Amino acid sequence: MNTDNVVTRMAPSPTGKFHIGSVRTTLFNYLFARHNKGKFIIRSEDTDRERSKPEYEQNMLDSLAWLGLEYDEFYRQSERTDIYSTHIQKLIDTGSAYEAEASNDDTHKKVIRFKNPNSKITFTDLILGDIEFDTTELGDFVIARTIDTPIYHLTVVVDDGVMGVTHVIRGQEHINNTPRQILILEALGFKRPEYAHIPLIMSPRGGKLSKRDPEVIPTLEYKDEGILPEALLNFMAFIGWNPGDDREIMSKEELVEEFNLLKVQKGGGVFNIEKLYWINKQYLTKLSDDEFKEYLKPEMKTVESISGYTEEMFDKILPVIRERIHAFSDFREMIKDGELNYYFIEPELDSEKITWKTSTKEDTVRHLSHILEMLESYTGDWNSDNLKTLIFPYAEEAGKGDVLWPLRFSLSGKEKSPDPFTLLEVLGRGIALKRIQANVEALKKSPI
RNA sequence: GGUCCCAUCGUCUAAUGGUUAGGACAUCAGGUUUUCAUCCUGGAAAUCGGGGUUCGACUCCCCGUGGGAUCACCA
Repeated sequence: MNTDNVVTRMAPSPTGKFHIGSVRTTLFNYLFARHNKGKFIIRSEDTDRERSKPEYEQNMLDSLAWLGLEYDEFYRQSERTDIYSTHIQKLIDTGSAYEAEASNDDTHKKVIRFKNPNSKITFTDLILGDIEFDTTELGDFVIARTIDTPIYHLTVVVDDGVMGVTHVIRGQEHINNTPRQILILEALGFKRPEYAHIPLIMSPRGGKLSKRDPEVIPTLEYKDEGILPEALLNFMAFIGWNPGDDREIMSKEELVEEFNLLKVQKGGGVFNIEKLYWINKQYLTKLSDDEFKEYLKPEMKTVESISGYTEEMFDKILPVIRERIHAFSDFREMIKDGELNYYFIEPELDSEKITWKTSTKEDTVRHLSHILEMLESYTGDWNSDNLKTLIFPYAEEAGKGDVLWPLRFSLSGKEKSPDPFTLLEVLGRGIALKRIQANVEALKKSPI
């Protein structure tokens, strides 16, 4: 493999929102170019006037900007018609192409076909190895509708040739297109680039990942989901590639440094969304508190509308939140399930659930009253460590579940919540004591 | 169906002829402040099948089988 003056390109057609599969192809092209200090080109293949839309092109650009995959040059095929015409004419002049009657369809009277020499084409794929095709069955395939309306195979070959693309890195679904393109390229006298057909991303349900799969949401919707760009890049890079050691978390810079096209997997890889969320969690953990608050911003409106909300309290529970979320969906769920409410407003009393399964109501009243006394006479620093030291010996003696569950429940009113000591600290002395007191009172009055 | 590609735990993968086949996600069990989450420890879990080559095969060759891609005047 030659790695001098590397030029790679990503050539998407703007006929839909930029999705995850394209991200991976872009990433591999980007990584290979940057690793070799080469050039990375984006080429919008918008020759299909019917299906191409400017907003899709913009969506692609926005996606790349979000991901931080910067490119060196940008081209739009719809603006390069003259270049294609010149080359088509050249093919006609040299007898490599000819105008022919349309075969079955009569929407156009004539088309331009490539004169197939019916040769065998062999090429060495950087990932797959030697591949041989007999081009006879391809026939004289169409390369343009008219001299001004070229078709995919022609534009790709001309652009790659003119732009000096040295390495064509694309999905394996393009393998069958390669011999056709080599035929045109040879007729035009371009230097043959090196090919690297990267494995497809597969659906967990079988087959290649398609629009039908729930994983295939437009790239920017992952942003809306609270996936960090570095996490998505990290995850995508690891489908079909790995650094060869046990590292799982790698920054974009590290990926650039380590990326090796020759080590890319041959077989397709399944998109495992669970792992994406796990990786995202790892990146979330690295954020500073300020960065994390910034990250949470899109969801903060709902949080701020919780009755009793104060920023002061929110800052206190930030560590609790940080521990619990992998992406926005977790945060939204916390909000929806009321897991934030009890920090700001008193929970409803529930004298049924407050008693641990091995206890009686009387036990609970006794334990809670005892803790209340301990806390009331406690004058030290009100933090979870100290409070644990204060209460834990009693809990161990009387039964951890029997004591700790009611304590925690009286503070949060929830079956799921952080541990009692954290709750005591976060809520503060005044509120905590008031809640425990209220529960003791209620229990005493309740029947059974 | 033709052509082409691929094949290690459920998933992503490591092991460039010699390893008790390693790691991560997920899963299960135990522990941490008997809940939830986080974290820690441990377990279960794979070389598709059959032939070769070789002292020795996940690794090389052949044949099956399975999976996938592609067969447009779309890209």
